[in-house]
Amino acid sequence: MSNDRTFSELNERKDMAIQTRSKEEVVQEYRIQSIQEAAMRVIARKGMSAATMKEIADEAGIAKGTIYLYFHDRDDLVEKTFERAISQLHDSLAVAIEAETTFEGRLRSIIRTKLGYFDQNREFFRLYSSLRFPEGSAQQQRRHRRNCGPQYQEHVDRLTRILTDAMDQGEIGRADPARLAVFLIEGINAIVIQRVTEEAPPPQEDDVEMITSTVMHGLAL
Amino acid sequence: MSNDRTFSELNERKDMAIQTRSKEEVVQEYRIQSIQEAAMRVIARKGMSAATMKEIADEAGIAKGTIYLYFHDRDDLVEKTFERAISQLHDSLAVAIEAETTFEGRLRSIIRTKLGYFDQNREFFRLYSSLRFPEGSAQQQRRHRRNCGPQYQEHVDRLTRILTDAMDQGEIGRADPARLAVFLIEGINAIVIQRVTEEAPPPQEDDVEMITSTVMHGLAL
Amino acid sequence: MSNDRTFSELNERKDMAIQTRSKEEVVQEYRIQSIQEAAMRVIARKGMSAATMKEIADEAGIAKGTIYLYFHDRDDLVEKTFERAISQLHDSLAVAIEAETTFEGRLRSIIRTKLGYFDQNREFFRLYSSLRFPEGSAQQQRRHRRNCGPQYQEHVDRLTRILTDAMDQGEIGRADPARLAVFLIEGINAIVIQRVTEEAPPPQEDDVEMITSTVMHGLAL
Amino acid sequence: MSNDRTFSELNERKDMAIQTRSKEEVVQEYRIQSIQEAAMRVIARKGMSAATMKEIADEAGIAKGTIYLYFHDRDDLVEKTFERAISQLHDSLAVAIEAETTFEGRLRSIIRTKLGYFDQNREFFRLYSSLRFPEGSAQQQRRHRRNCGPQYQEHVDRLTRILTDAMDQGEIGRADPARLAVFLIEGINAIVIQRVTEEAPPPQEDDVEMITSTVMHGLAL
DNA sequence: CATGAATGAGAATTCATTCAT
DNA sequence: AATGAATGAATTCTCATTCAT
Repeated sequence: MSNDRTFSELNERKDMAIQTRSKEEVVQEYRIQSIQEAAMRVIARKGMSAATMKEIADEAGIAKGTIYLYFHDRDDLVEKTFERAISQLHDSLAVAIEAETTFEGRLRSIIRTKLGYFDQNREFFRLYSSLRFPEGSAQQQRRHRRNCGPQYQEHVDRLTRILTDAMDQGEIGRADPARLAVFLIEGINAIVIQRVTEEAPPPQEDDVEMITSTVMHGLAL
Repeated sequence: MSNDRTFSELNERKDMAIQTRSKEEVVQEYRIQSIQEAAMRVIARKGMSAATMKEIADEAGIAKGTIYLYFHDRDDLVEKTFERAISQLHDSLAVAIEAETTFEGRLRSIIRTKLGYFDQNREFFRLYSSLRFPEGSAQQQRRHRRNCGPQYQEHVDRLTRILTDAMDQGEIGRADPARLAVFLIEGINAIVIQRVTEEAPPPQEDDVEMITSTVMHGLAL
Repeated sequence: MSNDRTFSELNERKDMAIQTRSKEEVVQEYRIQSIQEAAMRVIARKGMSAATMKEIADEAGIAKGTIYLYFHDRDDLVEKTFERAISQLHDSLAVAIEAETTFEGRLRSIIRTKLGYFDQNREFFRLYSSLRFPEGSAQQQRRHRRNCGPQYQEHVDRLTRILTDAMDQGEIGRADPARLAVFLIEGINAIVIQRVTEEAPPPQEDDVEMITSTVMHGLAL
Repeated sequence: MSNDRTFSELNERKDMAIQTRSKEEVVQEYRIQSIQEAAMRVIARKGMSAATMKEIADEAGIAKGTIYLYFHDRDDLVEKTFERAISQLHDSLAVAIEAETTFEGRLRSIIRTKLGYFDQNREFFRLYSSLRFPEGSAQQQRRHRRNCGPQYQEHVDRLTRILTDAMDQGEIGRADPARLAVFLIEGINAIVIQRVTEEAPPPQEDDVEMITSTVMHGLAL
């Protein structure tokens, strides 16, 4: 029990003096990454509960036991993997939003980024969707929510802020912005999923345009 | 081999002369129902993969072995439970839609029905959401999609038809109705889920109104 | 526990005054018989361990629970069934032997009876063979040996006596008659089994003749 | 899926360069052997159907799960164990037969080998006997016959050839050699079993002599 | 008496986790 | 550090036995 701290935990101390990352640390970082990426692929294929350590290890091309050098246990791996997965997408979204100034531009940019992200990474949507519906024991679910909830919430908050700004600017009408945000996010996700499950999805821009236009101007003539 | 069929299967012969359901059949039907309802609650709590036969049996207040008198195996139980669960909601939706004549009325009715259904049946949304993201082995996923996909698809199709009608009637503008349907369904689901996870959700009508108005007239001023 | 004695046990008191077998007793006797016959067929098909109460009940056309009215438990049924099964064959053998006076005649008669019995009752050989090799827990095996061993032993003893007589009469040479008996019985059984597994076994008399001649005169020229 | 194969299967590649069996392979081979030997002992004690994985594991001094590292499932273990068991005996028999030139010598050698084998390996006869009477579901029985039948058949065939040769050489009289082979094999087995069940069997050579003499010269004076 | 639904102990199998090499 | 064989708790499923109807 004495040396029970994993590399992963050791590595969380990122405030070390610059330039002191030794070769070992780089290797560790690399291992952590490749294990998480393998886990992402397997979870995407099978779902969170059905993904086994063996399959993840095989996918990563390492031995089962090795995973335990970098992650405390299965829950730890899954949890950190989820965190990483959302971070990636949300970072892209943050960049996309920054680049735009109008609400419509930002909305279009968000839609385009999501569609693009999942078009390139078809299996990942499954993992993404399970963020909202954690499986397993009550404890696992609580842990999951505690760890991944914030990420999702941050995403919702960002869109909420964008909506509030737009309302303040008089770009769009007033409504509960948090609720609107959730509605938009999941509506967009639905299209993402639709595209992912289609053999030959229509051009990305068609979907971007349809959603943007519906959201901006409504269906009524 | 001959009587290896479960009651559940035997009971599928619904074409019997009216009024001839013997007491045994009623009891069987009741057992099947209570097992499925227990399964719904457990799946809702834990997710499809993490729900165990033991927990389902305990939830139903019966012995493990009893489940096997009514369902062939775990997959059979889960599958039939899902089918039942969706049927319930979709039947309510069909009724709600029938009662309205305008597009806006129907949309409002759909939203209201869903929100009401899940407000009363909070745990079930989890089960509903896993309809689109089946977990487990590739085979289980295929089976699940084959059995539950049609139900979801029917739901999508119904809304697609409503949208097409409305476009034909000139009530709303033209767009790909199938895509629009998916977008709306999942956007609405998102609000459902939001409400389910909230301690004190706002009045149902507020959400109904917000969604209807956004979808009909858009956000732009 | 008070009325734990089964009919089967009650029925073992066969020394009742003649003519007092009430109708109920006849029915009981009939039930016992038909259950045992069903058990014989199932054990013959599946082997002793793999034969289930359900399958036996189905084969007998009654409910599982009914078996327990006539037999204490599974072991009791199997045991009594075995006893009955051997009795049938051994009774036929006794009759066949009685009818002959020379050793060669008796030997021929034994072989012919066995071949005939199993030709008509193909599946039963399997049950017969498991008499010598009881399966299951040590206790079951002990019980089985205690109950069925005597029957087999009686069979061996009878042939031993026949051999001893023949040796005394100077019909055949001297050798350990008990060992010889076992050798002959199983050699004959082997041909029985051979025939049972053949699509189109040769005429019964050919096998009878071959065995008789080999045993009487040996293979050497 | 790729490495779902058990070691046992992997090890079937016996065509490796000589002397390259690594230590791991030796260890694996050893494990496979000791599991199979444990299985042989348990099956010998309890019979094929009644032998449980737990008891086999305990007998081998390992954990239940370990068996599954070397054998796919219960059927696989039982099947491979049977194959191994018969191979051992039949190899000894082949050697014993080779060493002799006359029919009587070969016959004596076969009898002596069998008696010796089972005298040393008392429990195994039970396993051997179940070769001819596989238990369990129809499928298991079919599988068993497919896998073990050939071994038994080979044994019968070998003796059939020996008999045919002897007939051709004029050593013994003419008769259906295949039938004779079966008769002799099972007659000999019977003595084997007799010895196994006796507290103090007579000297081996007495039984060898009795059988040889009976078979060669018959019982008649 | 007969039934067969219900039970739960027990068997097979899986897989997260540990630990000797 | 890395490995992967070994473990055993947990899970699914079976079936002998009981008991209310």
